[in-house]
Amino acid sequence: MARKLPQGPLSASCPTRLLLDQIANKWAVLVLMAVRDEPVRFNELKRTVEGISQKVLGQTLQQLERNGLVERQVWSLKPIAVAYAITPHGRGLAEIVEQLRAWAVQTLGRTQSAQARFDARQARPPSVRVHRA
Amino acid sequence: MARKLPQGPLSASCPTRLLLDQIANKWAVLVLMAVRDEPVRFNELKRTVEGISQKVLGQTLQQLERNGLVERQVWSLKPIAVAYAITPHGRGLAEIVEQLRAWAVQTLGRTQSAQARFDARQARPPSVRVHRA
DNA sequence: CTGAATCCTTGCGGATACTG
DNA sequence: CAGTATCCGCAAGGATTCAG
Repeated sequence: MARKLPQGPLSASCPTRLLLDQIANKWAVLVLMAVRDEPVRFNELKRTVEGISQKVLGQTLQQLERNGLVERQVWSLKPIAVAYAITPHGRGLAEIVEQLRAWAVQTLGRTQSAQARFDARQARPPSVRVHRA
Repeated sequence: MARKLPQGPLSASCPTRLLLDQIANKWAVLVLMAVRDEPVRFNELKRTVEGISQKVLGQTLQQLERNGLVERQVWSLKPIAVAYAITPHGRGLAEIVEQLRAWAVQTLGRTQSAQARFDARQARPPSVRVHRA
């Protein structure tokens, strides 16, 4: 026997899938990295990440908090103040993401030349893909 | 002056953004890992990843090839045969992704308990997020 | 077998408005 | 300030068809 696995190798049961469902979107990663060094307030976070909407930021923070990657800290001041801090758990993930970032920087040139080569070979006329002709 | 930077810290100019635009979707990562060990044919890949549509698989492969992460190999047999192999460049990325996978496995229990705690605290009554409808 | 092209549905995510 | 709720456009992506 030995092959008890119901699905194929990369089915939903693979923990990689579970992980990817959590952090496979850039916003989650960016927010995680944004709170990596110190607790950050909501609006400051919104300004830092820059480009994220407040709705998505809220969703992302809830998701990150649910997964135990960030922690929500509340100070009941006159105007309520909330900050989000990375957890030890989240820090572990952030370190790996940091490696990804380092790799991206390090291989940036290679990536760009590969893209240029591919685009030239395919002779794509416009800069990018103009979905609708 | 001196602040020539148009945007903030995590703007689009950050290489992290460039990386995330490439691999922030689970399909790209899954396909990359699927071809990590050996060249894989198209339909075999479609079966391996399991859940991916042929359209998205094609798009993902083109994207990965464009970024120099995988290489397209063609054998002009009677019925055409094509296989996709990981490149040295892609292997570097795959190794980091492998760390992610290891981290996910290693911290799986912690993640689940964190989620359970969060869900209990929020007292989400019905089936929380039912991934599919 | 390996794709490209079309259609069409889903839901992500942006903008806006409202509450505490 | 810190969110939640609503509306809605648009693009990702699933199913299907056609081509090499």
